[in-house]
Amino acid sequence: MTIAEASRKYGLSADTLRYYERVGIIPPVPRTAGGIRDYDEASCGWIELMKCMRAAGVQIEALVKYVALYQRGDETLADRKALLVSQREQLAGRMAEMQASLERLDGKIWLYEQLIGGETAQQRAQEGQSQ
Amino acid sequence: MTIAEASRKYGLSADTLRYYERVGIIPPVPRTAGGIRDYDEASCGWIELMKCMRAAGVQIEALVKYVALYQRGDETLADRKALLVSQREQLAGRMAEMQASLERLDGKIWLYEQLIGGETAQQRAQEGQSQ
DNA sequence: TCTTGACTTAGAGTGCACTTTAAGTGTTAT
DNA sequence: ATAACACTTAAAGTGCACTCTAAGTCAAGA
Repeated sequence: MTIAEASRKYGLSADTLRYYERVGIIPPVPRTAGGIRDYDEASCGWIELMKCMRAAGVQIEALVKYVALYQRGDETLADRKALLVSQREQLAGRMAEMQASLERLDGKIWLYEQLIGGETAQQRAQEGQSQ
Repeated sequence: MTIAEASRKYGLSADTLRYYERVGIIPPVPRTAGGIRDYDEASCGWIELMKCMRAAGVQIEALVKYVALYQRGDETLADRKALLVSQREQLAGRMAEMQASLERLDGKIWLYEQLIGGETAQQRAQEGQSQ
């Protein structure tokens, strides 16, 4: 699979795929005799994993560490697990924060629904909320 | 309340508070006779709201628009609500993506738990997953 | 054979959200 | 009165994660 095909398949630009490989969050991709990238299943798996982790806000640096550990082999299993657990916790924390914000947004939207369709200055004052 | 006090209270640097005011996601803060910021309850409310929205990943640009609409008064209620609804949807989308990543992380962590404490190459192969 | 288009690299540029710097003014404590 | 510190502004700098550019190579079709 060429870089253009992988790009289409995963919705990441060819630039981004080369960047991911260069920084090391995708291990070296096999090449054709001419030196052109030829993405195989393993490489595609890495792309998908990294797309997923990046979408969740996991930093490139953490992913670089994970891939480096992975490439060192089985002796790094415990370290890799610890890294994932740490990232999982950070992710859960961000999600909790976002949940609070979501609820706050919902509250404000509800308030706007009350205000629209017959709002008066008095009514707004009664609601006891501004912003 | 001075900028230093507000900074401590909300865990945002004085620089960030000034930046927020400059770009317009916090309306002009009242000043003392000497021109020094004197954060009142309304300003504090804005700080808290913006801290919350930024933590959820809402872009500065959207918040600038919201505050601008707010300052134009009651005629912008519908527009403000629409803006909030749009941001709410984007936030919910990001959270769904993150939930998927969280589940994927949990799956990998579970796998590492199986592998650690008696792993062999055969066992890893049987798990049918790499990375 | 020639052009088109996909690929390569190293390195520079971009956008976002701060963050720091420089130069200066005002306030508080001894 | 003077030091130390908090404040002001405009503008430059930073860090992250891409994103683009320039210069060049290579394979396939007219």
